[in-house]
Amino acid sequence: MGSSWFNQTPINLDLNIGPQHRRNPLMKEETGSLPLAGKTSSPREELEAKLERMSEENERLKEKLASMQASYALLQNKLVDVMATSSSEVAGPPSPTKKRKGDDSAEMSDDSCKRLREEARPMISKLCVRTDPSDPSLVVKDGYQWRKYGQKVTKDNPCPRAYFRCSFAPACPVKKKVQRSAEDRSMLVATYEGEHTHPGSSSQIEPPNGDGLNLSSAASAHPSPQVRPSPST
DNA sequence: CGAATTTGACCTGCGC
DNA sequence: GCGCAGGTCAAATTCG
Ligand SMILES: [Zn+2]
Repeated sequence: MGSSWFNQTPINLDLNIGPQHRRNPLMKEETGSLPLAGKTSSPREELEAKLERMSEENERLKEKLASMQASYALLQNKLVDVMATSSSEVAGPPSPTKKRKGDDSAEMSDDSCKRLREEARPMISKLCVRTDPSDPSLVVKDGYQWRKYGQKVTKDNPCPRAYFRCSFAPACPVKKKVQRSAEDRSMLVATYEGEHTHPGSSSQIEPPNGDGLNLSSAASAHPSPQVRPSPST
């Protein structure tokens, strides 16, 4: 079994939060275009710079989270699949559904994904991400590069559905459908299908950090060229 | 200049 | 057999 998606590098985000006294020289300064008061080191600029860093970090954090969600969903699906394969005859207990509401997003994964597997085989994974920003239906950066190849409007949802394909590798059977929630405009339902054949997701690699701390990117290229023979009969 | 996005046309499976 | 709904393609256009 391919276990490449498991050896993902640990969470090594260099967050800007907290007391960051040192500023990375790679931060671009836009002070040159701010001819306001003659003050050179006005607190406002500092705040703006900090806010910019925050925004950047937020961006990275967001895509990181999306990537982790994707990985988690994939893992969950695999687990369910292997479980179903192992014990085909599931006892089907009443399954005490403990409903805990009022939580963050991505809470329904452990619940809906299983149901999804039982109900719909072809779909590999489905995850919902909360996206409030002005994203009509753009390329969600979840760690892979997607190229939109279609957009249709379904009669179920007034919002159009976008079709994406992975363009990271020349041949990647992975497809993705993105559609907003029917009622909640801030919910994006992404349906992933297929599995990536190229190693790594560019979202985990961090930009060149000044300090040469850990440069051993451990290029454990798991080729895993063998296509999975789709054990499911 | 190349690649990605947009957008209408075209194809296909399914229900009636 | 026809119509509908969803999915894909491909040319034109835009972005970098
Ligand atoms: Zn891919």
